Amino acid sequence: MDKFKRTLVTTALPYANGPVHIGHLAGVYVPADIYVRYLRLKGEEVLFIGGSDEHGVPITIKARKEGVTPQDIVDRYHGIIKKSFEELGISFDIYSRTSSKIHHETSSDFFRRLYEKGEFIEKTSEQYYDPEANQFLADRYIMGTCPHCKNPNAYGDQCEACGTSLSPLELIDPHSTISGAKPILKETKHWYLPLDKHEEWLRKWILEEHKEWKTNVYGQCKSWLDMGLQPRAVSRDLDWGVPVPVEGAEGKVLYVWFDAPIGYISNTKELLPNDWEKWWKDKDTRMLHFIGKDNIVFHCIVFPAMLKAEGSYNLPDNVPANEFLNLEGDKISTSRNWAVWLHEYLQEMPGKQDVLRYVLTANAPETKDNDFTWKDFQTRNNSELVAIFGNFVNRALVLTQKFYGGAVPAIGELAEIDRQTIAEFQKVKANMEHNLDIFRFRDALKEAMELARIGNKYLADMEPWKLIKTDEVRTATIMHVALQIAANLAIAFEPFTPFTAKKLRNMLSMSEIKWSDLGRIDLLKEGSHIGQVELLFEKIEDDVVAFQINKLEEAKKKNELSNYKPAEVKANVPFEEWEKTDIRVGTVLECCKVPKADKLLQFRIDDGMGGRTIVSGIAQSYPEPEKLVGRQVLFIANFEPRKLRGIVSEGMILSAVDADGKLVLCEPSREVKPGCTVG
RNA sequence: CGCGGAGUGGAGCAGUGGUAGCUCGUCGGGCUCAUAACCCGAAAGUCGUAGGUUCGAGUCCUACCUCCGCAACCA
Repeated sequence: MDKFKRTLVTTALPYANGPVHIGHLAGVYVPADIYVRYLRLKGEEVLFIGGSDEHGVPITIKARKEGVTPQDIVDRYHGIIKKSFEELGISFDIYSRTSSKIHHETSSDFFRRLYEKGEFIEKTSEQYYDPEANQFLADRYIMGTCPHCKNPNAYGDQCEACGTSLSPLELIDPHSTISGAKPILKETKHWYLPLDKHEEWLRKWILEEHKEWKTNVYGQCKSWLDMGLQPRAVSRDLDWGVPVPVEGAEGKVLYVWFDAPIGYISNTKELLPNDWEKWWKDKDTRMLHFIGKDNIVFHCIVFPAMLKAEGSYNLPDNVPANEFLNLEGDKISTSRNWAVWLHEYLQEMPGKQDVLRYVLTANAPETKDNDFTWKDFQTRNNSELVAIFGNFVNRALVLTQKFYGGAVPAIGELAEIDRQTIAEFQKVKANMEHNLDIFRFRDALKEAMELARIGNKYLADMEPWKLIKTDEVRTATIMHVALQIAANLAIAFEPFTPFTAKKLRNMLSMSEIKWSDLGRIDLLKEGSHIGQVELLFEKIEDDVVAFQINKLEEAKKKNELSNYKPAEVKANVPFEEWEKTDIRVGTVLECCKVPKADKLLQFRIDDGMGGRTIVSGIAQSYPEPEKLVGRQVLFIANFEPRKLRGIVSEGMILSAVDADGKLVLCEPSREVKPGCTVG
């Protein structure tokens, strides 16, 4: 690290189609902020870049759904995100956005330079085009019937009913979700970044020269490189984004993955119009990308390939990526509204920024996916922040007020036990540095906490409240040492809990702090006065936590209901057509899971005609298939037999699809003879 | 055989071939300055299962079992 003069830290650009939640924070922004604050405390030159990613198809879909413009959407969420980051103390030097003028210019220039250097290849392909709306259709804008499960509402990229991924060309009866028109195939030209040409140096650069990268990062890169890299389209047919700056590219924009990382560059430029290049091109600058695991490939392979193709930029020195944070046992999901939103947290838990920062760091998903629960949040606040950290500081300061009217007492001769205690807390600095330097913030935080534990033990062992009655000189020394430990806490916790650290500094009347002061025992001068003593943290009661848990469950329910709307009624069918379908009642004789298939159940049905086997994709709604034995079901009796997972299925069992996607078997309201017709 | 993770005391998590660890919880004791907080001690693990490599395996290899994520916007 000594070979670098300065550090550029970037954080993944949050996508501006929703607010930021605790998963984003734990994975990216809190660790990055800790690291940056640490470097600043050490007096190092550091630049911390963030911004919103505001292009791409999902934003246009959301805008269309709400009947507003994409710009309206990104303005709204950019505002919310920026404000909530500020309030949480994420200390960006700049937080900008990709819809800015300077970003459009920068990414445009970047594309043109690669274009002129011949770094792209051009390919023409056939894609669906909406003749009424006069535009090419992104996969998500096309719906049709799934060729596998016949779900009529499958998207162009995937069928949500059966889970298979699709190409728009596979859909039966495709239609545009914009106009409803039947799309036509039309030729379109796009530019591709030939990643395969970059494979060789990428292999060497990552696999040989960066073995120190975190194992999850290194492993995923290796897996991609071993599979072989493919050219990747850098443009799309869309009207929202940075226009492709080439003649004949009307109606095309840069693909969002191409323009988003350039946002790091644009934002640096915006902040430092005359000085930005040293942060990106000077070999003395170290670049770090803080991201989540879903972004590993882009930041380790794709973006470096772009930078290398351009020619004048540095490559990242490290890409510390975290895994994911789950919430109360379930994965966080924007669409299911299963999340703790930062802007709501800040409103509902005023003054508790540091509690969230602490909990997310103490339980950060550094090596594997971890779980956030409100119960754990409460425990960590009450048993660690309040009981260990807050309590130690409070004890030391209250005793100082009582004994000395708030003035730091004189230090006398140190006893052996004092020296031992001091030696022990002086180890904290080296331990913290070791962990911070390799991005292990969880362990670094634990070390910082160790300082408060040492302080508590010191007070318990020394018992100054007893000793004051017999030995005032000795008591003064003990309290002096205890106060120095408190002062050290103010430095050690600055990267993690900056609001609390500041409060503590104020109480101790400390002015400037430096990382290099950590471990010193002369941070507070004899006779200097401590300010008003207040509690650093407050207990969180059960009802606060219960409120949050309840809120989560409510939101989930509400979301399921509000999102539900009955599927569109299909085109009318003449009676003769309908009549061809033969629906019967059958009694379940046997039912079991199909091995190696998540969704399939195998039924043996008494159909009154000797029985038949039917395979049905309802396993996820009926986890205990044996309980279905004896129940009656409706089934289509005259489907062509079909092989599913090697089992011949002679028909289809009818189920209703509930709002939450759960399948519910249809059953006659009283038992009837197996084989009865339904009509 | 789609791809990738993960299985470690009651809970949540570390663990880098060399004596199984941390936080919380539980139990016992101490203290009473402190937000019923703090300090000391104890119990609690055949490290998913079965093989293998090794002087030595939680760690490396093989097979299997279980759970999760991804392949859909989303860190």
